[in-house]
Amino acid sequence: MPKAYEPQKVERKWYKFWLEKGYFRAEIDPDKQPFVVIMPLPNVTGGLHMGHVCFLTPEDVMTRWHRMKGDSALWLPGIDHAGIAAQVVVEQQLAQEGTDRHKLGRERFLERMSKWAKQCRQTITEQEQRVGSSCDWSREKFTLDEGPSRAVRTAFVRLYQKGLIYRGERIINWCPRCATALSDLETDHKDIQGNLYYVRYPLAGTKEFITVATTRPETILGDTAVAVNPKDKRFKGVVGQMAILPTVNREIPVITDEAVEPEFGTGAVKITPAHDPVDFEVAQRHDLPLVNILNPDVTMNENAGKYAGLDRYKCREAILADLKKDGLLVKIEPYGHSVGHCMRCQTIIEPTASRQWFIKAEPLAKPAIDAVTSGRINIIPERYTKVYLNWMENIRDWCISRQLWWGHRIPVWYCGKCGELTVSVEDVKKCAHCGSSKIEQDPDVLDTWFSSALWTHSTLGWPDDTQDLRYFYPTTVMETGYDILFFWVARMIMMGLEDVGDIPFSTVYLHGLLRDEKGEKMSKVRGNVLDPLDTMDKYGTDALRFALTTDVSPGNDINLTAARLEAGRNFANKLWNAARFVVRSLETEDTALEIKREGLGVEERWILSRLSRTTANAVKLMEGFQFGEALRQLHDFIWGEFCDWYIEFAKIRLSAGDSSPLSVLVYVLEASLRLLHPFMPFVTEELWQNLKKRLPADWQKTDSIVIAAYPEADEKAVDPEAERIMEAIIEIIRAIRNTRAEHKVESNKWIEARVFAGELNAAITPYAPAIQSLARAKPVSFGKGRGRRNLMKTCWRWC
RNA sequence: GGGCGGUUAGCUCAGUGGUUAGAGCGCUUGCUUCACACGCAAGAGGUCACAGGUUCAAGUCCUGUACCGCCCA
Repeated sequence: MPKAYEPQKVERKWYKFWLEKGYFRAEIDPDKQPFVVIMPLPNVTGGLHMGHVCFLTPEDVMTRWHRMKGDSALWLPGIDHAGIAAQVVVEQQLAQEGTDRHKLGRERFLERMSKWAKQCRQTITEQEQRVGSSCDWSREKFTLDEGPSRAVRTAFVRLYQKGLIYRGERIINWCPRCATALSDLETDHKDIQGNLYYVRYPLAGTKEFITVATTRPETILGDTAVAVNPKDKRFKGVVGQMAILPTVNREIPVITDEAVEPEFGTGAVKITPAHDPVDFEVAQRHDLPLVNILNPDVTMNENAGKYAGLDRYKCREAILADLKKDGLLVKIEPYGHSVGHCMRCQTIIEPTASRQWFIKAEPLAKPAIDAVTSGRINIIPERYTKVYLNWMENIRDWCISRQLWWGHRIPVWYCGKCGELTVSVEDVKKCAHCGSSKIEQDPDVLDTWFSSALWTHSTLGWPDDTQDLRYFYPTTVMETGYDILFFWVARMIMMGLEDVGDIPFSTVYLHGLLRDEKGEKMSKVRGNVLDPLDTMDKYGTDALRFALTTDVSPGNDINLTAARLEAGRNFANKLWNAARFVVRSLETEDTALEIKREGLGVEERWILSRLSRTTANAVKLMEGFQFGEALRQLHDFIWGEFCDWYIEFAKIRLSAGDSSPLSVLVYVLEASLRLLHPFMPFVTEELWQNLKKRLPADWQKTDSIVIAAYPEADEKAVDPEAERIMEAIIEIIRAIRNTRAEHKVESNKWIEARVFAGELNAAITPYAPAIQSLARAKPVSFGKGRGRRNLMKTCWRWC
């Protein structure tokens, strides 16, 4: 065995071995408990980044642990076509080539997208395997695969037939750069320092004015009313009159509506129903017309009269100039307000009335709320339960149509003859209503999260009644970042309940987001991303996994630092060398591996007791999803107790030709490897196999640590007496070493030690040789003392 | 505006009412000790943000304050 662990030399070998043996393939076995994790699907927008490793690690830990426990463990990997995000990437590639998707045409563009997706898919899979992910690759799915696509269409048609999907003109978030509608979740609200413009609208047939305040003066062109609060006495005489829209001279009524806040501006507000969600609702209540003033590229359209063709902000300037000229601009105040930005490209979105497809969310939310409040679904950390419920209880309809090409085409055909819609799972050639073949499919695609919402059941075969679906659904744990609680988790709960009639998973485990040394979110823009492949090359995969697990708690953000990666690498190396020591000690011995309970030394009883307690703790922590704390305890046990003390004690007897510690060394090491395997799969497999080679054939029955049983705590091994004695011995050794250090005794010098251990004297006396050896104290003698307090009293003198 | 989280050693963070609050890194001192310098040994370093309260017992539970961050509107 080399002196240091060399991860590069073993990782690929073992992953290949595991794949060949088929350990990751989940079997349907009625005698076993299924344990199922559906992987959060990486996007086909490039390769893996550290954020992916952030979820791959805990998911692999859980899956490997349950596999070792004997469950039928399924970790199902998937890849997301990632609609808008992926389309943007390829469009950028095209731009570099001097072309664009319109020049290519829809068909050729989609071919290009598919090629790119295939390439990404392969890269992503390879990288996931580098991390050691024990996924069932035979079940891997891509959202645009035939199965998931059919699930998408089936779900759409069913919801449509139930009246839960509708097409309608509503205010949506329009991203002018992406040229598509977005859902509310896909917009970021940012506070922007803008202006509040006070504008006078003349009142028809009078010399009076009503002054309104607005942050977007260009939308004057789309006003269809002026509104005041019904309780606002200031406008009593004005209500019911007609106001004349400046610059376009259109007459609009002055109305009252509860939605108007009297404190805002002058108390009178302009109503632009086609470009503001609140105004839209006001318009609905008062039956006001919609006047859309924008083209899809946010230039002004024909409704803008003389401003038609201007960009939205150019138009703003032009209107302000005209208002000023006409003396209608009363004043301008600086005003901070919140403005929606496209999450993808940060362009300011334009709220616009548009005809889109929507999911009526409230009926779906009700059972989804119940699933969590009833405890059938448990969210970890618990505080996110409230966040989830708050969102669900205030849910709004979900705009699902996107003006993109890459995605699931909306399964709706419009008839050119009778005007009816045909909504169908299968492609259709004729109108279902009049039989005309003059039909055209809706050009739009679905929000990428629509297919994601079905992921827990579409991957298992739904809408078919498959064996997988019956055995593996509901899945066990949904592990993902808290940033997609609404995007994904909430919608999976709604759709799982709707489609399958049962919850999609019983536990939601939310991990934190990755940050760098300075605590900043890792992102390409910031340039602070750590490439997982480089990191694994440098420190080893197990080190990376260690760094992403230890000292991490659920829901809290993770700072990944070089120091932590080094700690992981060092720990793997420590383990390697402990094993190296044990293996080397075995070389000449034919070891009997049965540990006889009688006649064990105190140090053996102690380490076995500590192993038992550590095992119990680790298992309990893992059951509570406390992987960071579990790994920390394993680390501390292996390093601080097994290596620092037990191995050192064992050396004394081994070097004296007594091979009796060997069986315990092997036993504790082997158990430690298994305890650690879910966290650090590569180094543990390598060492376990190394150990296996040197031990009798019947020692461990399995061919790999992957399918070896996870250790269980041996309650009979718990030995408080041995722990007490060992602690005392350790304390004595430390006290002597401390004294040596304080007095700067050279390391090759011996000192005499006199120990006062009170009632423990008798128990400790046999360990005088060990104390001698480990503290370099000779002779060690024992004095009469009273109880533990005198334990530390150690006399010394030069020898 | 509403909600949530954080504030613990020089730094980054664990700590799920119970001895003397821990780890990694960094720091000081000493070690070519026959597994490991990716190491060994010995140390220094804390008003657990602040103010009240509950409890036999509070870093941990409650109330409030300050600062930092996040989410929603």
